[in-house]
Amino acid sequence: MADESAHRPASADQPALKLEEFLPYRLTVCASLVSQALSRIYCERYKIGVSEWRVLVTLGQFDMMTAKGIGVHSQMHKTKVSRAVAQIERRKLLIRRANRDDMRESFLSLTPAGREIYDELAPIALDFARQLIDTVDEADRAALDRALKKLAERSVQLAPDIVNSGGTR
Amino acid sequence: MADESAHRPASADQPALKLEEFLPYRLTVCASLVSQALSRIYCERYKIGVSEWRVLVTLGQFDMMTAKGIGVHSQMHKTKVSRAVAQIERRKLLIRRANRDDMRESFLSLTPAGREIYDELAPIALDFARQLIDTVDEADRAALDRALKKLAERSVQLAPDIVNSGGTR
DNA sequence: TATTGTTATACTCTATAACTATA
DNA sequence: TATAGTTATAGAGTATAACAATA
Repeated sequence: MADESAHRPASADQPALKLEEFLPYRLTVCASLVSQALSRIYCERYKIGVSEWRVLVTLGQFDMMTAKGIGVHSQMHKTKVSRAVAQIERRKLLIRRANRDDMRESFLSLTPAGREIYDELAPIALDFARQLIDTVDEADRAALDRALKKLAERSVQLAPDIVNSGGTR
Repeated sequence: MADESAHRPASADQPALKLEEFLPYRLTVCASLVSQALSRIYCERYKIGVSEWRVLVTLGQFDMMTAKGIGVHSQMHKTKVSRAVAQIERRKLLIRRANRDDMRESFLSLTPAGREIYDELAPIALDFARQLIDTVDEADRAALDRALKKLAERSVQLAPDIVNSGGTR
């Protein structure tokens, strides 16, 4: 019987919806800010987009991988991977080598030039992430880690058929 | 002198860059999954996009506001607000009332029909957020809250001129 | 028939600037 | 001159489907 206002009946057990406290909104804003700040580093310096960045990092991490493998690991649709790979190949940062056991796919890996850029970029990216996480209280870091895992997991449960496009399909 | 491999010199104090552990990547993937799962609810049911959703929620929260105010509160660029407002107005979910003290702007508010949709949507959205946060250990929730604040803050410091477009400019 | 990868296409979003009208 | 808001436009990114080659 203690309505807060006439037009917004927000029942006793239901708190009001405040955008600035709404978790999906906060996650989006936070991720967007972080992502923008990071792309400053690689976009301006190496003229690559998010997809190319992910291909580069995945190949730097695994040395040799198929396009499909890159897609799975970096949560990107095969068409996006295909185009990103093509772009990076044009710039001679990666090479393809046929897989004789399955001629549909090929193994991709960084060229020395690609490896050079990766070796230059990786420490900068790690440093960026370090600067971010350093502002989070040390006691909170593991909690953040767990929370991100749970939230992603739960979203998929709540909408089972969503495409896990990782924001860059 | 204990290199892990010949080609990836990952110096002793610098851990390797793993995409799946890289915070900006994880944030993007998580936010994208959450966002997609949520839009299932309002996109399919009410045929509105993220910007329209934010306008609706902001007006539901504040009753009356200018376009500029909506932009500030929901982190959207004025052009995006303008178009979202126009779309929602076309559907007669909001009305404009001139501000006689400053004829450049006008006060926006929900019509009864708009309020009806809001009253229907808000509890669903809150319930969605509840279902998400419920999977996060209770002890971790405050930490997540603090972490998101710090991360957003730090990103802006690291790239001072980024536009806080909240993922939907 | 199914899978890997590419290409085409239509569509939506995004960024920017230019503009109107008010102040 | 500056601000609120609108409109135009070019470019980027997106989803889908269709396709070729191989399995």
